[in-house]
Amino acid sequence: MDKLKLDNQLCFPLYACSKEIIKSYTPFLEKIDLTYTQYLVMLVLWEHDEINVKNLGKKLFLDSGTLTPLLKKLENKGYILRKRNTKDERNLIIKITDKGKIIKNKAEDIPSKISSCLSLTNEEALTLYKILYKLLNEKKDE
Amino acid sequence: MDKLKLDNQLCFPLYACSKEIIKSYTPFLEKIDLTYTQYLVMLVLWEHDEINVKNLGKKLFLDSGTLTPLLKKLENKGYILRKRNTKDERNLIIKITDKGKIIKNKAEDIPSKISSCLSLTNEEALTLYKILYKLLNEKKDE
DNA sequence: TATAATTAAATTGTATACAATTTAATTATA
DNA sequence: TATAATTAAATTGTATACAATTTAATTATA
Repeated sequence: MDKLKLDNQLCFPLYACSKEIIKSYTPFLEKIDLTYTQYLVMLVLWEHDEINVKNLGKKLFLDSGTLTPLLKKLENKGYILRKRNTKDERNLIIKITDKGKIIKNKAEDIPSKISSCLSLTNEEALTLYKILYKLLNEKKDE
Repeated sequence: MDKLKLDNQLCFPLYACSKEIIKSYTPFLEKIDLTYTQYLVMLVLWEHDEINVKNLGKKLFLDSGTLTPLLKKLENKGYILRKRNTKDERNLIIKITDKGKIIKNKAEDIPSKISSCLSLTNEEALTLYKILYKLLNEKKDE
């Protein structure tokens, strides 16, 4: 078997699938003025209200090089506040605003709209989920 | 169940997994002076020798906005040639060079090195593969 | 306690990624 | 056959994504 055939790669469909599904979020996310990565940040803040950049990056597998400019954009949109931790000025605390909380309502139906576009059975979705997290957890502490 | 919890998303682990695995290619791809996306283009050319930009984009789920500058870089490295189809000047033909063929040898062992870093059983890898292609084939003709 | 080591963000530079538009070539049609 | 419609790349503009470095703050140690 030719290991270098495109069809024999596992990473390629992962990469392509990820991009294609993210693209399908765009029409829904446009309505609340978010990109997909910005939406991921908001998902975290809808759960936690506040978090520092380091822990946000750990959760989302993103570094400060990506997050710093993105968080400034979210601040400009009025969805978050950025302020230094007074106890330790190295830490930047990201806090959701009321405006950021309000768009949560408009986002509620996004997951079901996306999954209804995908023709996976519940079982397939769960299997996929489990395998992906198995992979992710390996990478977690690198 | 809170549909907006990060842990309840399916796209997020797909996105994060894709990025993390792509990152693990970097040390191997550096040795043959390729990025991951450039490697994907080379995978196609190692199979086909030549292809136009449109069909390359179809295979890789990439558009000319991404491919045009990337292909110019591969041309500068000497791995490919870019020339217009004389029959239809709208088409740009991408052709692999001898230099591009030579690095195939050095790339042969990349897939096995990557998969040995991932702790998936053969069965899990196959299951993942099948589900991802099921998803991808839906997106294929949009 | 002064200095070294560590830590957290920010910055710099490079490489995608894609929507929308433009340009140039080809094909379809009045 | 002249013009409209279509097609394929290229271009423009915006938004990540990340490696490597820098800056500023804190902690560890001689």
